[in-house]
Amino acid sequence: MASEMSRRERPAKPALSRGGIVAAAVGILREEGLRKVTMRRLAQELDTGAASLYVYVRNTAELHAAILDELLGTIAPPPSEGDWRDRLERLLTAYTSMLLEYPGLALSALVARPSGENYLGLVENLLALLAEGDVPPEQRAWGIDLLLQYATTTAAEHADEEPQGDWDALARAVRDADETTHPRIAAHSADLLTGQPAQRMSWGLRVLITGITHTAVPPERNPT
Amino acid sequence: MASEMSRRERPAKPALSRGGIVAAAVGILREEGLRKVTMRRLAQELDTGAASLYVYVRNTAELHAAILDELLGTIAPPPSEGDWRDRLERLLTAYTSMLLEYPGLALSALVARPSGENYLGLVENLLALLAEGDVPPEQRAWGIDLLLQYATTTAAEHADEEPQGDWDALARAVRDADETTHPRIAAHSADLLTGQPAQRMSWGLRVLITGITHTAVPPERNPT
DNA sequence: ACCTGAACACCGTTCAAGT
DNA sequence: ACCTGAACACCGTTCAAGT
Repeated sequence: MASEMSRRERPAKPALSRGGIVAAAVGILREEGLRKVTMRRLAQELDTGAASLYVYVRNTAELHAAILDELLGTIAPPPSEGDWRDRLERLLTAYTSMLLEYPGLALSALVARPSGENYLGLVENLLALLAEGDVPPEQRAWGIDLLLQYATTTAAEHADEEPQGDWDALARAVRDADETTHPRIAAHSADLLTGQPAQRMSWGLRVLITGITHTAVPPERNPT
Repeated sequence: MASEMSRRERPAKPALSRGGIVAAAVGILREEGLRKVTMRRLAQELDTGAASLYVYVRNTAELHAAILDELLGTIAPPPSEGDWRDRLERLLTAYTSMLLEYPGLALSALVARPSGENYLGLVENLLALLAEGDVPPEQRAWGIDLLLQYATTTAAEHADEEPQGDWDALARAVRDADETTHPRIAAHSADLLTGQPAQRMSWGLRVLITGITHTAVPPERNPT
């Protein structure tokens, strides 16, 4: 009986599967950041060799895309009451917050566009909100691209692992800007450096919503 | 004499310097993309060992930032005639085009904010253009951040080394969207997929300019 | 101060061989 | 079909030793 229990206590080698691989990858991502989600590290976690993973995943890029797709399923559903602008802002903020929880993920989200069910769901919700605001159809389609791009990039910028050095250098450069060679920077130095991330993001989203609402797309739109 | 010539034909080892290192890095970037700009590859090009480079450059991230700073100096100066909106659009498009010439650079530009002379010059020019459009000062400062972020991200998205797979998958998913579960996507599928990159970018910039012009920043802007 | 070789601790991906 | 070990061709960074 004891031996039967110990046989079952920890299944020594659960069979590999795409789902299991992605789940393990999310685990490493959460604990150690995307940079550590490597084929070798993942294989180690799954008690196998890196080569075995290639049965389920084409390459590292596809693995990262699968992770993103998975996590898109965890973002809170859009609120159903309130002004459409506020709800749009809240949905995109939830998306950005999710990306910020996983160091490094946002940067990969910028390149590896997902195409899974959860991504489509997000696009669907965004289109519905813009429709509610009576934004013309063509502007809705191009607009959500802009909104998602902005939300993703904002997360990517804040997801830098050690942003200290870069930012300090930039802040110093702006503060010390020569009044004669860079008069505008000198005059604006305060505003260039102020604003909490959340304030900036909220303003950015309102800028986009206003712009999308008021800017017509070109009449001839050739296919890509 | 022949021996003297051959001694001089190719200076076997020019002394290392930060400038020489960055110049060689730009060469590799241009030929082979940023991914190949590694300490080891660069050392090989300079006929030395990778360890020697650490005298002039703190790490790979700083090297990439230095490259970007350098290339910012090559973008065309802003045109001095025409509507301020058009000139703004042209300056930002020149910036994006420069990033697109160097595969991989845009992605690093998103994270490694430069702080060199050329970056400050670009910011100065952007501030001047928004001032010409009578955009209120606080909106100018926050606005250029949005504009640069958009121009950089747009380049990063198009700089993917093999975007084929991802994009095809997304296009298929959008076209095949189920009309009952994703009615908005089904209805908008044409507009979601059309538009040449240049058209989209131009529209995006106009959206931002319009939005920045019409959206006030919050009255209390706490420091970061 | 600058430069070097060697070492440490990693990578992605492929492939022949096994089951 | 799936899994494996080993190999190939790389990485960034540190450090003791030399000049």
